[in-house]
Amino acid sequence: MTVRHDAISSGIPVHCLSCQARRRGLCSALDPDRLAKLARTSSRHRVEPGVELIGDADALNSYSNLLSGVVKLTKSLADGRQQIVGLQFAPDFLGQPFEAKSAIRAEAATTVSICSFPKGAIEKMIEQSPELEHRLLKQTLNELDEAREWIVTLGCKTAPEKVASFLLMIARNIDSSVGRATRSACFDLPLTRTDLSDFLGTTNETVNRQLTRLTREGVIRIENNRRVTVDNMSRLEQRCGGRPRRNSP
Amino acid sequence: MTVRHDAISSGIPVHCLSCQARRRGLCSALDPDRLAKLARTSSRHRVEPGVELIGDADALNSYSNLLSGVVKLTKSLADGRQQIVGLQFAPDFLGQPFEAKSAIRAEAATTVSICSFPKGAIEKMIEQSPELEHRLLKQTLNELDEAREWIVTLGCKTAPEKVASFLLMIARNIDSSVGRATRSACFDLPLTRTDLSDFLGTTNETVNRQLTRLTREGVIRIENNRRVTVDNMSRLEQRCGGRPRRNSP
DNA sequence: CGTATCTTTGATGCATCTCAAAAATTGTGG
DNA sequence: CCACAATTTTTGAGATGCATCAAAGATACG
Repeated sequence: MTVRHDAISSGIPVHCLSCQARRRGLCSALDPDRLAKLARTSSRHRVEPGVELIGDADALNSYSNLLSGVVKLTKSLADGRQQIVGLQFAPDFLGQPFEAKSAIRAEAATTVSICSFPKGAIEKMIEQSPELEHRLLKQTLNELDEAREWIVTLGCKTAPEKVASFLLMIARNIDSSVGRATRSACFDLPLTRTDLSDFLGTTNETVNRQLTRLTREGVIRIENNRRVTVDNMSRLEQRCGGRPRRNSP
Repeated sequence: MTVRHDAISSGIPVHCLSCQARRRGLCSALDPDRLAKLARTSSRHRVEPGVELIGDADALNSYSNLLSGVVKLTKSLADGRQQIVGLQFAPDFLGQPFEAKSAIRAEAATTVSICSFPKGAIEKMIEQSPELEHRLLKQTLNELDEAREWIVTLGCKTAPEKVASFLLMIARNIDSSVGRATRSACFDLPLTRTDLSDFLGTTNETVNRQLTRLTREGVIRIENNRRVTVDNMSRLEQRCGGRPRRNSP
């Protein structure tokens, strides 16, 4: 009771008190009033790996905040080839604001928990508060930046460099202890080898060979096929490509 | 006089009367008052191919509308490999709204004309009118969509498919007569073969071989190394990949 | 405990890169 | 307008990184 009362007096809904999205996500753009209003329409869900969150199947009627886990965004060609075009981590916002024209599919890569809102509620709130749209613009610019970074990886880098770049990217997004100057990292791969190859534009065999190579050379350790430890981050960074070669002009 | 008077009475600045950006670009989000205010701070420029518009060199202090020509956005690795991560066409808005963290370079690919504004003027106007930010969000979502489309091309497609996809994309953006169901198109390539390879993640030799192949097979014609004619668009589309193969299950 | 899925490893082939040099185009100054 | 240099495009021959195919371990799952 006391707790609840405190929560109300501070103006922040109970569910939101310890929520990432409130601190660093979309909800950080809302004042307590609006937050409370929105929270009343929200519901939390747990989603198992492989389940589709946004897709061609159903015209989605809700938006969500991603609270934990990893979501993969994929596109595919009519003949079956597919490509992962992005990954989302907490506290990203999920959902196509104004119906992107092109088809995209969002699927839980790991077990995921989300906080969902009816589409209308969000849209109405966006109209009312420019803050929210501003926050959305910022996330979109960020995603654009990441997409372009990945274009560089796909277009310029070799298979070994691609795999190293992926590990580094994951380490930075998943192991929350990884700051700028961290030496080591440890995390569970959110993707299977095949997913990885769909992300890197190669094959699962190639991905695997590069992973075993990195292991053999002591850059990473892998346990249970999933858990990855990077003892020395800078050695991993060196393998991401881009270092000017010693024997260059 | 009469003309000018008409322009004023309709509330639209003379410079803007026939401007693409006013009709379909960022300025379409402005009411006549604000448009007039912004127009007073604007200046038009002509930029020659190869000139840097946004870069690591100088911290840019202006934003622009692209009125004609093509701008290429590039990123590069420290060892010199580079990748074109996007192209911009009229009436796109040029400039990083909130300082993307990662370095990007914008360079005129063709002769370009732009309408520039002091950074401060735009930023102030964005604060005041949500419309403008909304328009910006829409463009950004669009660019994100295109970036992801290109990720698919880079990650999934073969060299022949990449080249065909590029030609199709250019045809749709440059030849304004190309609608949904147009049969033919004609345009000047805005990029050199090497630029093209930096865009497609291949080499200029490979790009060239695919272009000559398309020519040999009658899908396109090339004059003066630059001017491309596509007589039958659907034949080009067939080469972009994704068609399910006849002999598939 | 057996079936399905995922991962690992090996052998082979091909698409594309690399290197090299000729041909075409563009730009420059006399 | 022409000769010359610089750049871009085109073509060829050879090397190679990665895909493909195949099959044997692991691991998850009912």
